[in-house]
Amino acid sequence: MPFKTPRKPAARPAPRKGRRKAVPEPYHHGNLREALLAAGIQLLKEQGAEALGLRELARQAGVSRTAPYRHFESRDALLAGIAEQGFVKLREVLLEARHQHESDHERWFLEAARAYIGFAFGYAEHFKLMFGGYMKYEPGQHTSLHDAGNGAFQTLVDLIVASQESGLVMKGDPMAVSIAAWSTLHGFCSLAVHKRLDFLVENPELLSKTADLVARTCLEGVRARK
Amino acid sequence: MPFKTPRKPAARPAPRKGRRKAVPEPYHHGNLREALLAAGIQLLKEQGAEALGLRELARQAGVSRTAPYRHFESRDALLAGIAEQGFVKLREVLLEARHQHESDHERWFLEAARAYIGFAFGYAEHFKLMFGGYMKYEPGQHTSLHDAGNGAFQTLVDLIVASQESGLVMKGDPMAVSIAAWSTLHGFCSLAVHKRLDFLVENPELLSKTADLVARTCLEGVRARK
DNA sequence: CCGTCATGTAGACGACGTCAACTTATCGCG
DNA sequence: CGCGATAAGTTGACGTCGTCTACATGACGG
Repeated sequence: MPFKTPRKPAARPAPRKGRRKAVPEPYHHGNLREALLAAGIQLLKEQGAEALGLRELARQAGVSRTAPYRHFESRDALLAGIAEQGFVKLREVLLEARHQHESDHERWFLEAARAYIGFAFGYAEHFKLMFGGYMKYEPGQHTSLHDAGNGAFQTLVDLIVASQESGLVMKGDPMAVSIAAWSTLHGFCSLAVHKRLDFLVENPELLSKTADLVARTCLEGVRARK
Repeated sequence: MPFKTPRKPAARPAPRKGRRKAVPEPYHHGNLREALLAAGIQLLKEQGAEALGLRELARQAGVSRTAPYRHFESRDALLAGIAEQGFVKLREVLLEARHQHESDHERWFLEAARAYIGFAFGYAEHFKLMFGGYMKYEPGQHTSLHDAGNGAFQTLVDLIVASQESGLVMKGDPMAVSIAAWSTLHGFCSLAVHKRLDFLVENPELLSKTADLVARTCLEGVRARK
Protein backbone atom coordinates (compact mmCIF):
# COMPACT_ATOMS: atom_id res chain seq x y z
CA MET A 1 0.00 0.00 0.00
CA PRO A 2 1.60 3.21 -1.25
CA PHE A 3 0.36 5.49 1.42
CA LYS A 4 -1.84 4.64 4.20
CA THR A 5 -4.07 7.64 4.77
CA PRO A 6 -4.31 8.33 8.47
CA ARG A 7 -8.05 8.26 8.06
CA LYS A 8 -9.11 6.75 11.33
CA PRO A 9 -6.64 6.30 14.12
CA ALA A 10 -9.48 5.38 16.42
CA ALA A 11 -10.19 2.21 14.56
CA ARG A 12 -8.63 -1.03 15.61
CA PRO A 13 -8.47 -1.64 19.31
CA ALA A 14 -4.77 -2.44 19.63
CA PRO A 15 -4.30 -6.19 19.39
CA ARG A 16 -4.08 -7.33 22.98
CA LYS A 17 -1.24 -5.59 24.67
CA GLY A 18 -1.22 -7.29 28.04
CA ARG A 19 -0.59 -11.00 27.97
CA ARG A 20 -3.55 -12.08 30.04
CA LYS A 21 -6.70 -12.40 27.97
CA ALA A 22 -9.46 -10.96 30.05
CA VAL A 23 -11.73 -10.84 27.02
CA PRO A 24 -11.06 -13.02 23.99
CA GLU A 25 -10.72 -10.15 21.44
CA PRO A 26 -10.86 -12.94 18.93
CA TYR A 27 -9.50 -11.94 15.55
CA HIS A 28 -7.80 -9.23 13.56
CA HIS A 29 -10.09 -6.34 14.16
CA GLY A 30 -11.58 -7.51 17.37
CA ASN A 31 -15.22 -7.28 16.67
CA LEU A 32 -15.81 -5.90 13.24
CA ARG A 33 -19.43 -6.94 13.09
CA GLU A 34 -20.37 -4.89 16.10
CA ALA A 35 -18.18 -2.02 14.98
CA LEU A 36 -19.94 -1.92 11.63
CA LEU A 37 -23.35 -1.94 13.24
CA ALA A 38 -22.35 0.81 15.64
CA ALA A 39 -20.86 2.95 12.89
CA GLY A 40 -23.95 2.31 10.81
CA ILE A 41 -26.30 3.39 13.56
CA GLN A 42 -24.32 6.55 14.10
CA LEU A 43 -24.11 7.38 10.42
CA LEU A 44 -27.78 6.61 9.97
CA LYS A 45 -28.69 9.10 12.64
CA GLU A 46 -26.43 11.77 11.19
CA GLN A 47 -26.93 11.38 7.48
CA GLY A 48 -29.79 9.03 6.75
CA ALA A 49 -30.04 5.65 5.16
CA GLU A 50 -28.71 6.76 1.78
CA ALA A 51 -25.32 7.30 3.37
CA LEU A 52 -25.07 3.69 4.54
CA GLY A 53 -22.70 2.30 1.96
CA LEU A 54 -20.62 -0.80 2.47
CA ARG A 55 -17.46 1.07 1.61
CA GLU A 56 -18.35 4.00 3.80
CA LEU A 57 -19.01 1.79 6.79
CA ALA A 58 -15.78 -0.05 6.18
CA ARG A 59 -13.99 3.29 6.11
CA GLN A 60 -15.57 4.31 9.39
CA ALA A 61 -14.50 1.05 10.96
CA GLY A 62 -10.98 1.45 9.63
CA VAL A 63 -10.93 -1.69 7.49
CA SER A 64 -10.70 -2.32 3.80
CA ARG A 65 -13.74 -2.02 1.63
CA THR A 66 -14.59 -5.69 1.29
CA ALA A 67 -13.95 -6.68 4.87
CA PRO A 68 -17.65 -6.34 5.77
CA TYR A 69 -18.40 -9.28 3.51
CA ARG A 70 -16.90 -11.55 6.16
CA HIS A 71 -19.78 -10.61 8.45
CA PHE A 72 -22.63 -9.62 6.13
CA GLU A 73 -23.39 -11.32 2.89
CA SER A 74 -24.49 -8.10 1.21
CA ARG A 75 -25.29 -4.48 1.82
CA ASP A 76 -28.89 -5.50 2.27
CA ALA A 77 -27.89 -7.81 5.08
CA LEU A 78 -25.96 -5.05 6.80
CA LEU A 79 -28.93 -2.70 6.57
CA ALA A 80 -31.09 -5.48 7.95
CA GLY A 81 -28.75 -5.81 10.90
CA ILE A 82 -29.01 -2.11 11.62
CA ALA A 83 -32.77 -2.12 11.24
CA GLU A 84 -32.94 -5.08 13.59
CA GLN A 85 -31.36 -3.01 16.34
CA GLY A 86 -34.15 -0.51 15.82
CA PHE A 87 -36.83 -3.13 16.36
CA VAL A 88 -35.11 -4.23 19.55
CA LYS A 89 -35.11 -0.66 20.79
CA LEU A 90 -38.72 -0.13 19.75
CA ARG A 91 -39.75 -3.23 21.65
CA GLU A 92 -37.93 -1.92 24.70
CA VAL A 93 -39.76 1.40 24.78
CA LEU A 94 -43.08 -0.37 24.28
CA LEU A 95 -42.28 -2.76 27.12
CA GLU A 96 -41.42 0.14 29.35
CA ALA A 97 -44.84 1.68 28.78
CA ARG A 98 -46.30 -1.68 29.68
CA HIS A 99 -44.35 -2.14 32.87
CA GLN A 100 -45.26 1.30 34.11
CA HIS A 101 -48.98 1.12 33.40
CA GLU A 102 -49.88 -2.53 33.03
CA SER A 103 -52.66 -2.34 35.61
CA ASP A 104 -54.53 0.44 33.80
CA HIS A 105 -55.23 -0.71 30.27
CA GLU A 106 -56.32 2.65 28.97
CA ARG A 107 -53.22 4.29 30.38
CA TRP A 108 -51.06 1.48 29.05
CA PHE A 109 -52.62 1.91 25.62
CA LEU A 110 -52.10 5.65 25.48
CA GLU A 111 -48.57 5.48 26.83
CA ALA A 112 -47.65 2.78 24.34
CA ALA A 113 -48.98 4.99 21.58
CA ARG A 114 -46.93 7.91 22.84
CA ALA A 115 -43.89 5.69 23.12
CA TYR A 116 -44.28 4.58 19.52
CA ILE A 117 -44.60 8.17 18.34
CA GLY A 118 -41.69 9.18 20.52
CA PHE A 119 -39.52 6.48 19.02
CA ALA A 120 -40.41 7.51 15.49
CA PHE A 121 -39.57 11.15 16.10
CA GLY A 122 -36.50 10.42 18.20
CA TYR A 123 -35.05 7.89 15.77
CA ALA A 124 -36.56 9.17 12.56
CA GLU A 125 -33.95 7.82 10.19
CA HIS A 126 -33.94 4.47 11.93
CA PHE A 127 -37.71 4.38 11.69
CA LYS A 128 -37.54 5.03 7.95
CA LEU A 129 -34.99 2.27 7.52
CA MET A 130 -37.11 -0.19 9.48
CA PHE A 131 -40.33 0.44 7.60
CA GLY A 132 -39.27 1.90 4.29
CA GLY A 133 -38.21 0.17 1.13
CA TYR A 134 -34.50 0.39 1.75
CA MET A 135 -33.89 -3.34 1.70
CA LYS A 136 -35.63 -6.53 0.78
CA TYR A 137 -38.13 -7.64 3.36
CA GLU A 138 -39.08 -11.02 1.96
CA PRO A 139 -39.98 -13.92 4.19
CA GLY A 140 -37.07 -16.34 4.47
CA GLN A 141 -34.48 -13.59 4.15
CA HIS A 142 -33.07 -11.75 7.12
CA THR A 143 -34.88 -14.00 9.54
CA SER A 144 -33.52 -12.32 12.63
CA LEU A 145 -34.80 -8.99 11.34
CA HIS A 146 -38.22 -10.55 10.98
CA ASP A 147 -37.95 -11.99 14.46
CA ALA A 148 -37.12 -8.61 15.92
CA GLY A 149 -39.95 -6.98 14.00
CA ASN A 150 -42.40 -9.61 15.12
CA GLY A 151 -41.15 -9.22 18.67
CA ALA A 152 -41.98 -5.53 18.63
CA PHE A 153 -45.34 -6.18 17.02
CA GLN A 154 -46.11 -8.80 19.62
CA THR A 155 -46.03 -6.19 22.37
CA LEU A 156 -48.86 -4.43 20.56
CA VAL A 157 -50.81 -7.64 20.17
CA ASP A 158 -50.38 -8.37 23.89
CA LEU A 159 -51.77 -4.95 24.66
CA ILE A 160 -54.75 -5.46 22.39
CA VAL A 161 -55.52 -8.91 23.79
CA ALA A 162 -55.37 -7.66 27.35
CA SER A 163 -57.53 -4.68 26.44
CA GLN A 164 -60.06 -6.90 24.75
CA GLU A 165 -60.31 -9.09 27.83
CA SER A 166 -60.88 -6.11 30.08
CA GLY A 167 -63.56 -4.77 27.74
CA LEU A 168 -61.67 -1.63 26.71
CA VAL A 169 -61.20 -2.68 23.11
CA MET A 170 -63.68 -4.27 20.71
CA LYS A 171 -63.79 -8.00 20.26
CA GLY A 172 -62.59 -9.63 17.07
CA ASP A 173 -59.51 -11.22 15.58
CA PRO A 174 -56.70 -9.80 17.73
CA MET A 175 -54.42 -9.60 14.71
CA ALA A 176 -56.88 -7.54 12.71
CA VAL A 177 -57.63 -5.24 15.63
CA SER A 178 -53.95 -4.84 16.39
CA ILE A 179 -53.23 -3.91 12.82
CA ALA A 180 -56.04 -1.40 12.79
CA ALA A 181 -54.71 0.27 15.92
CA TRP A 182 -51.11 0.04 14.80
CA SER A 183 -52.01 1.55 11.44
CA THR A 184 -53.12 4.81 13.01
CA LEU A 185 -49.89 5.22 14.92
CA HIS A 186 -47.75 4.07 12.10
CA GLY A 187 -49.41 6.23 9.50
CA PHE A 188 -48.88 9.36 11.53
CA CYS A 189 -45.27 8.53 12.21
CA SER A 190 -44.59 7.52 8.64
CA LEU A 191 -46.04 10.73 7.26
CA ALA A 192 -44.10 12.78 9.78
CA VAL A 193 -40.67 11.22 9.31
CA HIS A 194 -41.07 11.47 5.55
CA LYS A 195 -41.73 15.19 5.88
CA ARG A 196 -45.28 15.01 4.67
CA LEU A 197 -46.48 16.99 7.67
CA ASP A 198 -44.13 19.92 7.44
CA PHE A 199 -46.90 22.43 7.96
CA LEU A 200 -47.33 20.71 11.32
CA VAL A 201 -43.73 20.42 12.31
CA GLU A 202 -43.28 24.14 11.79
CA ASN A 203 -45.73 24.59 14.64
CA PRO A 204 -44.54 22.54 17.63
CA GLU A 205 -47.64 23.24 19.67
CA LEU A 206 -50.00 22.07 16.96
CA LEU A 207 -47.74 19.11 16.41
CA SER A 208 -47.98 17.92 19.97
CA LYS A 209 -51.73 18.53 19.99
CA THR A 210 -52.05 16.46 16.83
CA ALA A 211 -49.87 13.73 18.23
CA ASP A 212 -52.14 13.51 21.24
CA LEU A 213 -55.19 13.49 19.01
CA VAL A 214 -53.67 10.66 17.01
CA ALA A 215 -53.03 8.64 20.15
CA ARG A 216 -56.61 9.14 21.26
CA THR A 217 -57.93 8.45 17.77
CA CYS A 218 -55.97 5.27 17.83
CA LEU A 219 -57.81 4.14 20.94
CA GLU A 220 -61.23 5.43 19.96
CA GLY A 221 -60.97 3.68 16.64
CA VAL A 222 -60.87 0.27 18.29
CA ARG A 223 -62.67 1.00 21.56
CA ALA A 224 -65.46 -1.41 22.43
CA ARG A 225 -68.74 0.04 21.14
CA LYS A 226 -71.25 0.63 23.84
CA MET B 1 -51.94 11.81 -19.43
CA PRO B 2 -48.95 9.61 -18.98
CA PHE B 3 -50.56 7.38 -16.42
CA LYS B 4 -52.24 5.10 -18.90
CA THR B 5 -49.54 3.13 -20.63
CA PRO B 6 -50.75 2.13 -24.08
CA ARG B 7 -47.58 0.28 -24.87
CA LYS B 8 -45.09 2.68 -26.35
CA PRO B 9 -43.28 1.63 -29.48
CA ALA B 10 -40.30 1.82 -27.17
CA ALA B 11 -38.04 3.76 -29.48
CA ARG B 12 -37.90 6.98 -31.37
CA PRO B 13 -40.84 7.68 -33.56
CA ALA B 14 -38.89 7.33 -36.78
CA PRO B 15 -37.54 10.69 -37.95
CA ARG B 16 -40.03 11.71 -40.58
CA LYS B 17 -40.63 8.88 -42.96
CA GLY B 18 -43.03 10.43 -45.40
CA ARG B 19 -42.25 13.90 -46.59
CA ARG B 20 -45.48 15.52 -45.51
CA LYS B 21 -45.74 16.51 -41.86
CA ALA B 22 -49.01 15.11 -40.59
CA VAL B 23 -48.19 15.79 -36.93
CA PRO B 24 -45.70 18.46 -35.88
CA GLU B 25 -43.23 16.02 -34.25
CA PRO B 26 -41.55 19.15 -32.94
CA TYR B 27 -37.99 18.39 -31.99
CA HIS B 28 -35.48 15.64 -32.16
CA HIS B 29 -37.35 13.06 -30.17
CA GLY B 30 -40.78 14.56 -30.25
CA ASN B 31 -41.77 14.62 -26.66
CA LEU B 32 -39.02 13.20 -24.55
CA ARG B 33 -40.32 14.51 -21.28
CA GLU B 34 -43.61 12.68 -21.56
CA ALA B 35 -41.89 9.60 -22.94
CA LEU B 36 -39.58 9.48 -19.94
CA LEU B 37 -42.47 9.83 -17.52
CA ALA B 38 -44.44 7.14 -19.31
CA ALA B 39 -41.48 4.77 -19.40
CA GLY B 40 -40.84 5.52 -15.75
CA ILE B 41 -44.40 4.76 -14.73
CA GLN B 42 -44.31 1.50 -16.61
CA LEU B 43 -40.95 0.48 -15.22
CA LEU B 44 -42.00 1.50 -11.74
CA LYS B 45 -45.00 -0.79 -11.91
CA GLU B 46 -42.94 -3.69 -13.21
CA GLN B 47 -39.76 -3.44 -11.23
CA GLY B 48 -40.10 -0.93 -8.45
CA ALA B 49 -38.50 2.39 -7.72
CA GLU B 50 -34.96 1.02 -7.46
CA ALA B 51 -35.05 0.30 -11.18
CA LEU B 52 -35.75 3.93 -12.05
CA GLY B 53 -32.32 4.99 -13.19
CA LEU B 54 -31.70 7.95 -15.43
CA ARG B 55 -29.71 5.83 -17.84
CA GLU B 56 -32.28 3.08 -17.83
CA LEU B 57 -35.12 5.46 -18.58
CA ALA B 58 -33.09 7.03 -21.34
CA ARG B 59 -32.53 3.56 -22.77
CA GLN B 60 -36.25 2.84 -22.67
CA ALA B 61 -36.95 6.08 -24.47
CA GLY B 62 -34.30 5.35 -27.06
CA VAL B 63 -32.12 8.35 -26.36
CA SER B 64 -28.62 8.78 -25.04
CA ARG B 65 -27.95 8.64 -21.33
CA THR B 66 -27.67 12.34 -20.67
CA ALA B 67 -30.61 13.44 -22.77
CA PRO B 68 -33.00 13.41 -19.78
CA TYR B 69 -31.03 16.30 -18.28
CA ARG B 70 -32.64 18.57 -20.86
CA HIS B 71 -35.98 17.96 -19.16
CA PHE B 72 -35.15 17.07 -15.56
CA GLU B 73 -32.38 18.63 -13.60
CA SER B 74 -31.56 15.43 -11.73
CA ARG B 75 -32.74 11.91 -11.09
CA ASP B 76 -34.57 13.23 -8.08
CA ALA B 77 -36.53 15.62 -10.25
CA LEU B 78 -37.49 12.81 -12.61
CA LEU B 79 -38.70 10.68 -9.71
CA ALA B 80 -40.64 13.69 -8.46
CA GLY B 81 -42.31 14.00 -11.83
CA ILE B 82 -43.35 10.37 -11.74
CA ALA B 83 -44.57 10.64 -8.16
CA GLU B 84 -46.54 13.72 -9.12
CA GLN B 85 -48.55 11.70 -11.62
CA GLY B 86 -49.41 9.38 -8.76
CA PHE B 87 -50.83 12.20 -6.67
CA VAL B 88 -52.92 13.34 -9.60
CA LYS B 89 -54.31 9.85 -9.97
CA LEU B 90 -54.91 9.52 -6.24
CA ARG B 91 -56.83 12.76 -6.23
CA GLU B 92 -58.93 11.47 -9.10
CA VAL B 93 -60.01 8.31 -7.32
CA LEU B 94 -60.81 10.29 -4.17
CA LEU B 95 -62.88 12.76 -6.19
CA GLU B 96 -64.75 9.90 -7.77
CA ALA B 97 -65.76 8.60 -4.36
CA ARG B 98 -66.94 12.09 -3.56
CA HIS B 99 -69.01 12.56 -6.68
CA GLN B 100 -70.75 9.26 -6.22
CA HIS B 101 -71.63 9.67 -2.55
CA GLU B 102 -71.42 13.34 -1.76
CA SER B 103 -74.90 13.50 -0.29
CA ASP B 104 -74.25 10.77 2.29
CA HIS B 105 -71.25 11.80 4.33
CA GLU B 106 -70.75 8.46 6.03
CA ARG B 107 -70.85 6.69 2.72
CA TRP B 108 -68.56 9.25 1.17
CA PHE B 109 -66.13 8.79 4.04
CA LEU B 110 -66.05 5.02 3.78
CA GLU B 111 -65.80 4.98 0.01
CA ALA B 112 -62.99 7.50 0.09
CA ALA B 113 -61.18 5.27 2.56
CA ARG B 114 -61.68 2.27 0.31
CA ALA B 115 -60.53 4.27 -2.67
CA TYR B 116 -57.33 5.22 -0.86
CA ILE B 117 -56.67 1.62 0.07
CA GLY B 118 -57.53 0.50 -3.42
CA PHE B 119 -55.06 2.97 -4.89
CA ALA B 120 -52.30 1.83 -2.56
CA PHE B 121 -52.79 -1.83 -3.40
CA GLY B 122 -53.37 -1.23 -7.10
CA TYR B 123 -50.37 1.05 -7.53
CA ALA B 124 -48.18 -0.25 -4.74
CA GLU B 125 -44.84 0.80 -6.18
CA HIS B 126 -46.16 4.19 -7.08
CA PHE B 127 -47.50 4.56 -3.56
CA LYS B 128 -44.08 3.71 -2.13
CA LEU B 129 -42.44 6.26 -4.39
CA MET B 130 -44.92 8.95 -3.40
CA PHE B 131 -44.59 8.47 0.33
CA GLY B 132 -41.24 6.78 0.83
CA GLY B 133 -37.81 8.28 1.09
CA TYR B 134 -36.85 7.79 -2.52
CA MET B 135 -36.29 11.43 -3.20
CA LYS B 136 -35.92 14.71 -1.39
CA TYR B 137 -39.21 16.16 -0.26
CA GLU B 138 -38.08 19.50 1.03
CA PRO B 139 -40.27 22.57 0.78
CA GLY B 140 -39.14 24.75 -2.09
CA GLN B 141 -37.96 21.82 -4.16
CA HIS B 142 -40.24 20.04 -6.61
CA THR B 143 -43.00 22.53 -6.07
CA SER B 144 -45.38 20.94 -8.53
CA LEU B 145 -44.98 17.65 -6.68
CA HIS B 146 -45.96 19.43 -3.50
CA ASP B 147 -48.89 21.02 -5.26
CA ALA B 148 -50.13 17.66 -6.47
CA GLY B 149 -49.69 16.15 -3.03
CA ASN B 150 -51.53 19.01 -1.39
CA GLY B 151 -54.26 18.70 -3.99
CA ALA B 152 -54.82 15.09 -3.05
CA PHE B 153 -54.72 15.89 0.64
CA GLN B 154 -57.21 18.69 0.13
CA THR B 155 -59.85 16.20 -0.97
CA LEU B 156 -59.51 14.59 2.45
CA VAL B 157 -59.73 17.91 4.23
CA ASP B 158 -62.86 18.77 2.25
CA LEU B 159 -64.40 15.50 3.34
CA ILE B 160 -63.55 16.13 6.98
CA VAL B 161 -64.86 19.69 6.95
CA ALA B 162 -68.13 18.61 5.37
CA SER B 163 -68.42 15.75 7.86
CA GLN B 164 -67.76 18.07 10.75
CA GLU B 165 -70.50 20.40 9.59
CA SER B 166 -73.00 17.61 9.33
CA GLY B 167 -72.08 16.33 12.78
CA LEU B 168 -70.60 13.03 11.63
CA VAL B 169 -67.05 13.86 12.66
CA MET B 170 -65.77 15.50 15.83
CA LYS B 171 -65.14 19.21 15.95
CA GLY B 172 -61.63 20.59 16.14
CA ASP B 173 -58.90 21.89 13.86
CA PRO B 174 -59.78 20.37 10.50
CA MET B 175 -56.11 19.86 9.70
CA ALA B 176 -55.47 17.89 12.85
CA VAL B 177 -58.60 15.80 12.44
CA SER B 178 -57.80 15.17 8.78
CA ILE B 179 -54.34 14.03 9.66
CA ALA B 180 -55.64 11.72 12.35
CA ALA B 181 -58.06 10.12 9.91
CA TRP B 182 -55.54 10.01 7.10
CA SER B 183 -52.98 8.42 9.38
CA THR B 184 -55.10 5.34 9.90
CA LEU B 185 -55.52 4.77 6.20
CA HIS B 186 -52.01 5.64 5.35
CA GLY B 187 -50.48 3.46 8.05
CA PHE B 188 -52.35 0.42 6.88
CA CYS B 189 -51.42 1.01 3.27
CA SER B 190 -47.83 1.80 4.10
CA LEU B 191 -47.39 -1.36 6.13
CA ALA B 192 -49.04 -3.42 3.43
CA VAL B 193 -47.08 -2.13 0.44
CA HIS B 194 -43.86 -2.55 2.38
CA LYS B 195 -44.69 -6.19 3.01
CA ARG B 196 -45.04 -5.81 6.73
CA LEU B 197 -48.41 -7.54 6.65
CA ASP B 198 -47.46 -10.65 4.75
CA PHE B 199 -49.25 -12.91 7.20
CA LEU B 200 -52.35 -11.02 6.08
CA VAL B 201 -51.74 -10.95 2.39
CA GLU B 202 -51.35 -14.70 2.37
CA ASN B 203 -54.98 -14.83 3.41
CA PRO B 204 -57.04 -12.73 1.00
CA GLU B 205 -60.22 -13.11 2.97
CA LEU B 206 -58.66 -11.91 6.21
CA LEU B 207 -57.00 -9.14 4.25
CA SER B 208 -60.25 -7.76 2.93
CA LYS B 209 -61.86 -8.11 6.35
CA THR B 210 -58.99 -6.17 7.87
CA ALA B 211 -59.15 -3.52 5.17
CA ASP B 212 -62.81 -3.01 5.97
CA LEU B 213 -62.02 -2.89 9.66
CA VAL B 214 -59.39 -0.26 9.00
CA ALA B 215 -61.81 1.86 6.99
CA ARG B 216 -64.34 1.66 9.83
CA THR B 217 -61.66 2.27 12.44
CA CYS B 218 -60.67 5.33 10.49
CA LEU B 219 -64.17 6.72 10.79
CA GLU B 220 -64.80 5.64 14.39
CA GLY B 221 -61.55 7.21 15.45
CA VAL B 222 -62.77 10.67 14.50
CA ARG B 223 -66.52 10.22 14.81
CA ALA B 224 -68.27 12.87 16.87
CA ARG B 225 -68.58 11.61 20.45
CA LYS B 226 -72.11 11.32 21.62
C1' DC C 1 -30.70 32.24 -45.38
C1' DC C 2 -28.49 32.44 -41.27
C1' DG C 3 -27.76 32.68 -36.47
C1' DT C 4 -29.47 31.21 -32.16
C1' DC C 5 -31.12 28.40 -28.94
C1' DA C 6 -33.35 24.26 -27.47
C1' DT C 7 -32.37 19.56 -27.77
C1' DG C 8 -29.62 15.40 -28.00
C1' DT C 9 -24.69 13.08 -27.86
C1' DA C 10 -20.05 11.55 -26.29
C1' DG C 11 -16.44 11.27 -22.94
C1' DA C 12 -14.85 11.42 -18.48
C1' DC C 13 -14.86 11.17 -13.33
C1' DG C 14 -15.60 9.36 -8.99
C1' DA C 15 -18.64 6.83 -6.42
C1' DC C 16 -20.81 2.33 -5.53
C1' DG C 17 -21.70 -3.17 -4.76
C1' DT C 18 -19.76 -7.38 -5.64
C1' DC C 19 -16.67 -11.17 -7.19
C1' DA C 20 -12.17 -13.74 -7.30
C1' DA C 21 -7.69 -14.41 -5.72
C1' DC C 22 -4.50 -13.49 -2.39
C1' DT C 23 -2.39 -12.79 2.52
C1' DT C 24 -2.39 -13.04 7.46
C1' DA C 25 -3.51 -14.30 11.98
C1' DT C 26 -5.70 -17.50 15.13
C1' DC C 27 -7.03 -21.96 16.88
C1' DG C 28 -7.35 -27.07 17.19
C1' DC C 29 -5.02 -31.24 16.99
C1' DG C 30 -1.31 -34.56 16.90
C1' DC D 1 5.44 -27.40 20.23
C1' DG D 2 4.48 -27.19 15.56
C1' DC D 3 1.61 -27.34 11.68
C1' DG D 4 -2.25 -27.26 8.82
C1' DA D 5 -6.98 -25.70 8.47
C1' DT D 6 -9.69 -21.90 8.45
C1' DA D 7 -11.61 -17.45 9.75
C1' DA D 8 -10.65 -12.59 8.87
C1' DG D 9 -8.89 -8.98 6.13
C1' DT D 10 -6.76 -7.06 1.61
C1' DT D 11 -6.16 -5.96 -3.27
C1' DG D 12 -7.57 -5.66 -7.94
C1' DA D 13 -10.98 -5.73 -11.24
C1' DC D 14 -15.63 -5.24 -13.45
C1' DG D 15 -19.84 -3.13 -14.52
C1' DT D 16 -23.17 0.08 -12.96
C1' DC D 17 -24.67 4.54 -11.73
C1' DG D 18 -25.41 10.04 -11.49
C1' DT D 19 -23.53 14.03 -13.09
C1' DC D 20 -20.25 17.42 -15.24
C1' DT D 21 -18.21 19.43 -19.56
C1' DA D 22 -17.77 20.01 -24.20
C1' DC D 23 -19.65 19.23 -28.52
C1' DA D 24 -23.17 18.26 -32.43
C1' DT D 25 -27.65 18.91 -34.59
C1' DG D 26 -31.88 20.47 -35.98
C1' DA D 27 -35.94 23.83 -35.83
C1' DC D 28 -37.51 28.33 -35.88
C1' DG D 29 -37.55 33.54 -36.23
C1' DG D 30 -35.52 37.52 -38.08
